[in-house]
Amino acid sequence: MPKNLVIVESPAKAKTIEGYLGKEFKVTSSYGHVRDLPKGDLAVDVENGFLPTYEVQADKKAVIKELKKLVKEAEIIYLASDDDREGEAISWHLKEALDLNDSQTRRIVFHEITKNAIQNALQNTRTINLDLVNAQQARRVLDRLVGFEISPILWRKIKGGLSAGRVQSVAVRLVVEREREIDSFDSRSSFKVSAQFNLEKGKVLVAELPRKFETEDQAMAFLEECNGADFFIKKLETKPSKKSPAPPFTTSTLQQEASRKLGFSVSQTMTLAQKLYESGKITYMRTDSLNLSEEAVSAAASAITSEFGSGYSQNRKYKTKSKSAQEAHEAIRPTDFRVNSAGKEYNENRLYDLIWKRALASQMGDAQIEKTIATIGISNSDLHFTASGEVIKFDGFLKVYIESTDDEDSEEQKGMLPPLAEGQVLEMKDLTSRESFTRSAPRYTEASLVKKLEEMGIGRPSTYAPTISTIQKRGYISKETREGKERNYIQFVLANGSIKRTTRSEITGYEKQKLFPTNIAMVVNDFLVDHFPNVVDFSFTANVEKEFDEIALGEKPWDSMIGAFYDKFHLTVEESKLVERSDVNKARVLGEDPASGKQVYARLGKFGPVIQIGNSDDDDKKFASMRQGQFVENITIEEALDLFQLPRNVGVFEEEEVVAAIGKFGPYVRHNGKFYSLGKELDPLSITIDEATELIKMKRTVDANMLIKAFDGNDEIQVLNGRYGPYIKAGKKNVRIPKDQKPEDLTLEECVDLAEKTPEKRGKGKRK
DNA sequence: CAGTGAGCGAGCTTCCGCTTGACTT
Repeated sequence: MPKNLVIVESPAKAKTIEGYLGKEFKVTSSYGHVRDLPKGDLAVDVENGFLPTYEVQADKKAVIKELKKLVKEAEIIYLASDDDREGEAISWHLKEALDLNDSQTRRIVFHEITKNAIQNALQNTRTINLDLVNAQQARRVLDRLVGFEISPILWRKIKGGLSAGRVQSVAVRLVVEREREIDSFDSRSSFKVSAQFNLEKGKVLVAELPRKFETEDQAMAFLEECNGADFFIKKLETKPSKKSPAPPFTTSTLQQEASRKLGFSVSQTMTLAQKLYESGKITYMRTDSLNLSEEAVSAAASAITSEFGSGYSQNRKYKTKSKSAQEAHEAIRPTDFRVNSAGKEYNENRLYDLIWKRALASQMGDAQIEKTIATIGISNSDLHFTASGEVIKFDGFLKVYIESTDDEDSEEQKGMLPPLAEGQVLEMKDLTSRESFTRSAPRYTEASLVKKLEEMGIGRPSTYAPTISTIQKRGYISKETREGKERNYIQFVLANGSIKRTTRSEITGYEKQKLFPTNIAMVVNDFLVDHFPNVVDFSFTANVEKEFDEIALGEKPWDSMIGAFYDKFHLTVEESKLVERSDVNKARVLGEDPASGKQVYARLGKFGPVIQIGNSDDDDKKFASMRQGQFVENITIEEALDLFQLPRNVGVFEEEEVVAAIGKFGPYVRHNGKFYSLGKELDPLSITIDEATELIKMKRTVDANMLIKAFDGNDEIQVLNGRYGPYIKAGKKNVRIPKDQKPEDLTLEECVDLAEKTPEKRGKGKRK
């Protein structure tokens, strides 16, 4: 019977550590926190030193029961939760919940799961640091007070079920402010010039003018200057440069790279990483640390040496720049560098590959690069073109890994320049001046929002993914892909002694999986910024973190820190309760409806953003829901009035009305109770009855192709070919055909029978 | 894939940070 019990936070970790220790040790886990403030109640006594009431969470009752049993059998209990604020609190809660006394309890910490580190930790036990525990209690109580005092105000003033908090409200604010920045962005155009010169053997040298022209006239004037000018290599320089590898992954950088390179959402990345961790392929995936254990560094070195040769190995240590990092774990790395595949699950493997490459590259040499820049003079202008190229002299870490960037303008890989000589005269092939436009800051992706939050020290590795999903669940933010719009640009081409001006078009503003705020988010954000500027201030977290640090050092009592915050905070809570609902969600007057002479309003209604024609006391007032992507704060009266043209009676086909409208899934026409989606080329506002009729007929033939079998006298039941194979359509029910039945042989009776045996769709069960 | 939008009022919602499965299709 082992006489030592070690309790860590994660079961996967427990399993590994148990392998390192002898028979005298039993290693088990607490599955994270075991006690917390109860869910349904503030549970903080604000009158009494902010005394919190904790309870064992419902899902941890069994864990505590099991732990109690193990404690009884053990002599010494090692509390081995993480070495950070939350970990210290977990140890303390465990000690309280398990009724441990000081003589049987030891606190141990380690920052990597290696045999050495664990054995070392067991030699260096200490007691629980209550100052650190108190810093955690301050953090916990502050978050509870902020969340549970502000959220109910939102329920009353705006809408039920809404929420506010130190982290999520800042995340929403960032997205709202970015959207407004984009809306008010004034795009300027300018003209850049590029040139092509003919070289020997049909080769072409591409060069760019380093400056841009602000106007069309200036660009034109420059091209005219160049017409007939002589071009020559004025200067040829080569410069050595180098590139260094990126550090190994933390949670947030993993989320960013997996998003850019693999297209994963942050929660998808975390689910896959969890699986890799549980199967022992990678180290812990919720970390802010860049450190690698000594064992890992030397394992990487030998893997690199055996794979690429010793010249590629370079021992590196990385230091985090983040002030908020707690570094309780290692960076994310493979547990065994010799393993370069994680098994057969496709996406797990892709993520593992990314982690493996990044960690390995972080211990490899710099890439040595030689840059060549050719400066090209123009006989009758002071300006000059430049052409640049790169030669990789030594690839170093580039052999395995190239980091991607968020920057959409990032330069593509440069090739080598062809052989050139100073003084060489160049023959101009053509010059192109193309209008380009300045771009606003981009909308956030899930991963770039995480990056921003991390930079501001807001949130923790374990909460990035849940925060992103919370703000979507609350209806503040939606992740959408939106089509771009066509935009014209001007282009001049100088070739063969003459300049041609053309107007061309390009698609701009295409957004893939980007975060858009909703109207609710804007109203909530403005309310919070107005009434709780302190809490949604971008540096609020950083400021309170400083105070938590002082508490952790024993320099400040936690209840007085919370007291000082709460006194002011609670006053603003009380003040904000006095604000009228109608002041929070103001209707915007767009103007007058030319048809009726009534006022047109935009506001957030009971069912979402709405346009209203006529005052509230008008019995004939009309409403129309706003469409996706339209905002109360900037919709124009033209756009608003357009909404009233739908639904629109298009005409009559087969004695039934054809109606055009825009639904949840886009524009459609409805006929005889059926919906027909409109293609991009058809507009519900202008579609004619002929076009609609054609569409209906066409969709019917598509349906006819899917039809396997129909029954005379019962048009409720059909056998069809679906996306997932043949199925029976019985009214609104779709029924799978059993494998042993041939769909074309089914009788009506068999179909009815199968349909009746199939239970009603239960839909998505509500989760607790 | 509708059009809806009054007012009353009961009873619900909510935070952040640690952990895994339990749910669906």
